[in-house]
Amino acid sequence: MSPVRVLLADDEHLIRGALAALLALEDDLVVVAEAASGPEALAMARAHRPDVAVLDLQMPGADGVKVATSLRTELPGCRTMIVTSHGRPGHLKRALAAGVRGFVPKTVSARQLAEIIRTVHAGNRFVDPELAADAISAGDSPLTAREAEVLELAADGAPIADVAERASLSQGTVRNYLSSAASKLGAENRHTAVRLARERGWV
Amino acid sequence: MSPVRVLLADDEHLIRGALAALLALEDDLVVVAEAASGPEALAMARAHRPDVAVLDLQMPGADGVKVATSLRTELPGCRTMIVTSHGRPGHLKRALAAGVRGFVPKTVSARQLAEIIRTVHAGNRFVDPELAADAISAGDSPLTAREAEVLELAADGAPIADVAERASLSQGTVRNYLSSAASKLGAENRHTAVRLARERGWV
DNA sequence: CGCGGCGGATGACATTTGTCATCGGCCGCG
DNA sequence: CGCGGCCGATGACAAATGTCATCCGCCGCG
Repeated sequence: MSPVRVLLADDEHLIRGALAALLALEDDLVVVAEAASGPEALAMARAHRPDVAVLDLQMPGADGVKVATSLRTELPGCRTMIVTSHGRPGHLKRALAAGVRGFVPKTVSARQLAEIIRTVHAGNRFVDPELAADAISAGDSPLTAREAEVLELAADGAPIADVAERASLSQGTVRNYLSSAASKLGAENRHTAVRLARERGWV
Repeated sequence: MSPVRVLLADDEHLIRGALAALLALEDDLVVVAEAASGPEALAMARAHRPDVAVLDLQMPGADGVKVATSLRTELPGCRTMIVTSHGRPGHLKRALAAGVRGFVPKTVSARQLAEIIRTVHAGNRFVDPELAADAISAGDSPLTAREAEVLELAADGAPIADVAERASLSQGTVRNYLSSAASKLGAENRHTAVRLARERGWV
């Protein structure tokens, strides 16, 4: 049986290289390409057409989920999976919606990762049980589209006037959205609301 | 010549294992212990007395700099170095003050890391040039002790009343400190001030 | 000693913000 | 069609926040 062709994308050279070395020990896996950024991952995927793309969630250029979304249409035969250090519930949801078939934290061992790559390659899915539980208990975002959008624009702590300008909205409207978002999240002000939404992966 | 005994501390199992495997390829290095948290790193160091401790900056329990500080007094013969994904200028300063002899981002390759471990073991220092440049250009924190302290308490976006209570200060005083901190940082409000201070590693 | 800087506080004031009621338009659904 | 929900806005009001001047005590330094 021919080996599974793997694409590895992670911006941390140290980890990527180390990972490649460890996966090379598995004789049914072969790392055919490596990338250090989102766009580079896409380019490498197009060039090498891997069976499985292992993507870090946080990368410069485009994050893992964005890359997975593009790959889904460009290379339908390529399975994608996400590896991440900070597993937030919302990210898992977004990833699954993007057609990602595996979602694991970096706390797994290399052997486990290899096994999961095989699982994904076989067409099955794998999601870290802990993350899955978090995602289920966290539930869906109660925020409407605009609420989330405005909250994101306010994420850097900018005054409402700035946010309103960037959103092309009235200041009053922005305040209303932020107020309702904060109350939905149980926050006392928009800043803690931003933090809470971040923790749940809703922004 | 006897090999360099290395302690590896990183909470991400995947990376730690991969790193251990890669370092094992260097025949003058031997990983004698691994740890997944700050306290565990200390315990392992006491038990195995490594020559060099390679510490991740962000770990549960106690961060890399705290561990390095403890090691400095407990095991003076053990050189310490920090490996990190997000290299912020202030962290570098704190690390050097704690007696850390190496500070590198995770974007280096395994070969480079091995070389740096040797450098550190030989008693020399190594700091990533890019990070060093950032640290120098960022300069020292303009904040007074209390300003930084109050800013940290306000970091979660809590209202001033809460911060004042936690700091055992008057609300007016808290507002004054936050105001002066924000103006020193060139921020329009305390929330962006917090963000800026974070980016520079001053909190 | 005198000066300056910091910690801590108060009061007054302007500004920003949060909150609420209300309005209109649009769209989907029973 | 009528209802409800979301989007967008306005106005008014209360509360939180930012800003400034001023005060006191302490400590280090020339």
